[in-house]
Amino acid sequence: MNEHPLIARRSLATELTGRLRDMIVEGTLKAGDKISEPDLCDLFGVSRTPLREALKVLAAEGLVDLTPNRGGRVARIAPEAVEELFPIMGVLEALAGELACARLDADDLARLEAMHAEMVGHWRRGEWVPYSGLNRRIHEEIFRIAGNATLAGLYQNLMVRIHAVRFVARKTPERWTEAIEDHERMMAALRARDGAALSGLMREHLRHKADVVHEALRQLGAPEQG
Amino acid sequence: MNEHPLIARRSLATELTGRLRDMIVEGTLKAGDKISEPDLCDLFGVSRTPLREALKVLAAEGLVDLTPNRGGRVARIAPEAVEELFPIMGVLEALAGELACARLDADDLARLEAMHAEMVGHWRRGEWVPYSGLNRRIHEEIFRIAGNATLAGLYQNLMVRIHAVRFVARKTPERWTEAIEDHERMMAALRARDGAALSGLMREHLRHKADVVHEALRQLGAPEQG
DNA sequence: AGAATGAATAATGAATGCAAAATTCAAGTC
DNA sequence: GACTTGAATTTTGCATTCATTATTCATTCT
Repeated sequence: MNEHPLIARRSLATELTGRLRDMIVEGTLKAGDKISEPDLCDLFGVSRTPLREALKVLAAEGLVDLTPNRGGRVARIAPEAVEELFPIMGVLEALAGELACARLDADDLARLEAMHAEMVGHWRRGEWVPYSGLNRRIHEEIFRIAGNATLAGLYQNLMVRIHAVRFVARKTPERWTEAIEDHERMMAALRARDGAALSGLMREHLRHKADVVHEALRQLGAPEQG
Repeated sequence: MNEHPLIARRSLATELTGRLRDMIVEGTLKAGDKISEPDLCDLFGVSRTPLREALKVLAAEGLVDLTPNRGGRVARIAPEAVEELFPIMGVLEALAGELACARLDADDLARLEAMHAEMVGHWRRGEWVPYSGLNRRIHEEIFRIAGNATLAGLYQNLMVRIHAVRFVARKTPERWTEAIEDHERMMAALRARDGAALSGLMREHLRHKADVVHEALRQLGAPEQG
């Protein structure tokens, strides 16, 4: 019955939370940047009240560091934090794979096969950007199939926290091939509806991803102060 | 050098976030309760600005539902949400067990043995409250030994979300025995430093816990409106 | 009487104002 | 010349104020 999708009114604070999160994830606001309330108020044409509410939320999400009486900075991702995050994301992906296997239907599999094939194509042609996009979408699709919104949300939140490493984590050709092989094996497990296998593979896949990021971060050294 | 533990000044908003979270977890604010900003301002003697910042954070944590222009309510835990949360908590506990096994030293094991023995004592004497406390502390100790602060924080957050079920989830004697048996097996795995085994056991333990809660929730029916 | 309408009241969303704290920067000291 | 000291400025934290939206309640109409 409810065809009319009830008018979504958002508060300024909610709107700002989303906008700022995007700016951080997309790199408009870089890790370590000072967050100037007056400047952002000017930028968005709002007062400090809703802006501060948004910052508090982002701080709770771990995207912003707020120090009392000293204002905020975009959270800087420390190598240690990456080392802590990836094992967690590994088990969450593993769980998603397990659940997805149990609920997978023919349509789901067909869609994943298509996305996978397209992604492999991009890999063959060395097209990094579309490859990355498809890769992300495949993982999102698995979470969708898993049918656990809380799990998906949690994963999304952790994913956002490591936004900063997106830019450093350019794969070497060997690592890229490794990732493709991981995905091939994952597809095989999906076709076989082998939840335990997929679970293990996804965890391993994340472990590889962690290695890539970790190498990149170590290579950069520890950029302590911006 | 930094022996002096730098003076912790907290903002009112931060303070309020903690207080309100406690009130929700402890049941002073019950699931479904309307949150009146004026009343809470009176109660704490603060203005609405920091209170609203705190509410926004709690909303982000999933403890409070905020509806634009209509104020907030303490989040009500739906059986479906429990069904979504427990598998997640299961894999997080499993990971904690695995990590803890790898880092466990003699002191850690001794401490866990002592806590376990004390908990079993409470079980034998049917002392539910101290049993529960010790049970919680054992799980916390495993997370501490695991040495992954992000993991511990995440688990804590999920734990808080299911605050409401704490009160409904009184175990039957059979379930209680089952829980003790789970813990016995977990201790055995710890002594053997068998991370894989502990991991599996902890996940199963959480599955049992989920069963208990789920039975209780279904029994209560779905209290839709407060 | 029961539903519907509209005024009165209360709550929320956001801007402004103000005091306290931090930062900046210039002057002074060693 | 580098380090300290302290005033001027900026920024932050919080209270207050104002506008908008909900809610309540009395009144009217069927």
